[in-house]
Amino acid sequence: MPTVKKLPRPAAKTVRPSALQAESLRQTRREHASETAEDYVEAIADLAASQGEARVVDLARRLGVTHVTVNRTLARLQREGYVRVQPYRAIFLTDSGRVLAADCHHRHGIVVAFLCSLGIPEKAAEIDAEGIEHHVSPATLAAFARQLKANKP
Amino acid sequence: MPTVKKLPRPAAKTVRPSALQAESLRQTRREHASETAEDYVEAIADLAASQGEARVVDLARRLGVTHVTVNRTLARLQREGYVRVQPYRAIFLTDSGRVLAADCHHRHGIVVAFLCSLGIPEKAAEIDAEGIEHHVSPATLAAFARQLKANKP
DNA sequence: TTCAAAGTGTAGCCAAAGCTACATTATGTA
DNA sequence: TACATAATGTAGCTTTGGCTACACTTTGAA
Repeated sequence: MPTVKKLPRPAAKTVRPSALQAESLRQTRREHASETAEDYVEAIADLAASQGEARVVDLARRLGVTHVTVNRTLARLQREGYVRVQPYRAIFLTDSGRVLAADCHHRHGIVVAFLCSLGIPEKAAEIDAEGIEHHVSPATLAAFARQLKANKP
Repeated sequence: MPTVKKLPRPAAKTVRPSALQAESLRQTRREHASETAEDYVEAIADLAASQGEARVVDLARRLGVTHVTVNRTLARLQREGYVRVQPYRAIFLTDSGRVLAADCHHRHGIVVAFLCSLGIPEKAAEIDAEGIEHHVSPATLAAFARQLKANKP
């Protein structure tokens, strides 16, 4: 066997320290777990506002999945206390569901507006925002808002 | 049964049209599928640069998961043509793996620099970037870069 | 040369989020 | 009222990405 001495981990040379990156990625994974919940409650709130009630088919159309997926996810969201669901009935948000929805709506608006302010076309901004909004920390959201305010007084 | 007439879908009133939002969400889900690949190849490239080679334990530490997860994911990445793996040997990127890694590295740098330019502390910027970078379209990335250039000439 | 520790691999469990296919319930209209 | 259709629900499959527990290789030092 070749005696390729394994250097004893020159930690100093690492560009992004492992611990920090590992933590960032763990954070991202945590966020991902709640992304679905956020997308659902936001869609439910929107539908309730625009149609009076949110039904499974509407949600499925809106979220781009089948009604089966919607159904199973709603069960989880009910377990987690965001929605109230009864067979063959409309879907209602709980208090905490409404809070979460409002939060998301707010965040979404800022992210889209910010991207637009950078000259990105609305449609592209919408698409990007959908992915980005779940990963924007309060500090970054505040920075976006600050920037927006500064740019159009 | 109550005769609650279901309004015939007043599409005009919908704030975000269903079709667009559904497509945005589908896009986000597609991106999510490649996030893991991006994180892995970037970590592998970094490790190869800083330590000379990337090993399973290093990756596990770096990514904040167990070596088991790393192993299974590497098998998938090999199937998809990003890495070359041999039992008990170091992990190597293929050409397309190297391209992807370079891409990600570039994108990551711009996103972090952009967030920092908004006054967000480096550490928070790193964390946010980890989540955001996978959802930034070329147009948005270009906008970030443009902004950066304009701000410090 | 041996052998313990570190690294790597495998088996098998779990949950989330997709899907198709099929069963059941509501609803509006004939 | 009856019934076709739309909406909803259920069974069961897939992939991804976590995990623990245990087995096998490598490696370096005694």
